[in-house]
Amino acid sequence: MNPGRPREFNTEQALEAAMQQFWLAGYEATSLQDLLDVMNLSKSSLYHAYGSKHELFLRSIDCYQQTSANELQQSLDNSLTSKAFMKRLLEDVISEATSKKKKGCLLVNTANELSHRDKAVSKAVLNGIDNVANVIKQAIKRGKKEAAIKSTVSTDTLVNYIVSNVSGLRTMVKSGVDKTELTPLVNMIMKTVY
Amino acid sequence: MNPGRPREFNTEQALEAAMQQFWLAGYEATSLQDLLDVMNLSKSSLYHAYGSKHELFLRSIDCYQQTSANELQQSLDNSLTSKAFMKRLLEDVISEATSKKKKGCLLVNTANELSHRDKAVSKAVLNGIDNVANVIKQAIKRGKKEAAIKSTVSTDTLVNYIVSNVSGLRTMVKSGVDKTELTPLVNMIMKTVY
DNA sequence: ACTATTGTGGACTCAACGGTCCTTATTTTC
DNA sequence: GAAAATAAGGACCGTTGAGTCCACAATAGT
Repeated sequence: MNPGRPREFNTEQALEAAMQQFWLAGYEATSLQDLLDVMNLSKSSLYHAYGSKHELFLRSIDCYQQTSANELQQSLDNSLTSKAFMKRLLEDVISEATSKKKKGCLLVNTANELSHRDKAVSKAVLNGIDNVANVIKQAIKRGKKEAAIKSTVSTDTLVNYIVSNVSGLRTMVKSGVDKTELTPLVNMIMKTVY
Repeated sequence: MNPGRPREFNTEQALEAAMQQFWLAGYEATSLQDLLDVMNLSKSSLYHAYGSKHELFLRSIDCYQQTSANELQQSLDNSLTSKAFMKRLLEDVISEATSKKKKGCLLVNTANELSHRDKAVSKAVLNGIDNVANVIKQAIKRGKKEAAIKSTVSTDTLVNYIVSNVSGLRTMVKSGVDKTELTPLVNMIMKTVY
């Protein structure tokens, strides 16, 4: 029923490699050759397994989004307080300012590069943002329950506030703004919520 | 001393057209042919006048940045209060959410697309952001003088806060987030400063 | 009018792109 | 072990990318 030569590569592992490449360079700037190199497979294998560069990209977004949301969830579960979680989140974002490779966030990058002219991509990004936002929503709810958040602003707006600020910080990091300027900014954002 | 055939096109006008194209589609996604079409000139004329696609892009960024900063300055000069100016600024950003073409801001777009792998571009973007930020700095200073801003946070941090939030809002607009979600966000941002 | 100088149009180059397809290899089922 | 099925390698394809070059056009100074 399902005979035939078995795959010589792990589809999940190869997808992960593709995702890393797209994350690093974006969609347009990543050539098929780049993908073949990092995924370590031949052109026909790639097309056989994933269909096209575009489909592979969509799957990469999904892969990123899932692991991202999972890591965030784990971080939240391991945090003592909502506030501690949020501080860690923001500081992780600006910590990239001192590193050489500023990959940012694949979802933010993609939103800026493609969302406005690729329906399928836009949908995948929005879905990813939604998943990530859900973890943040939990954190906000927890913060309200812990009475750490005194703000009367609605939970949803606070979530959007965090998402917006994370995106903004990411853009500034990518632009090359120095970390010393970003730290007071993080403090200010924290104070407006907690 | 300076004989020869005169140019049949206006270099500033053509540059403006190129800038609009880059603004709409980004650097990579704009082909030379696209540029020739919107600028209405032949390939040799373009290379003669601007050198290369890359140089033309750098000049486009500069063109954008100048007109942008000027418009912002004008808006500030025409505003009754610092607060009114800032509210207009933020609302202008999210007003794009209801329009079809979501061009965003060329500086933010470029920061996300190219800044991390193109030194010259990164420099041009940072310079542009700086010019725009300077207008915002004036607005913040004015807000402090008018005593509309009670925050003890330093002017520079407040400026970065606005820049970061504008970038964040722009990304959300581009992602396709609905305007009804963005309006409360703008209100919240305003309240954290004024 | 002639020359020097600059602008313009378009044919051309060459490399890279995403994608297809055909041959060959490897496995399972019967 | 033959047949069916799937994987892999790589030659191949048409298109498009940015950029070059050359012949021709238009101007200013002499």
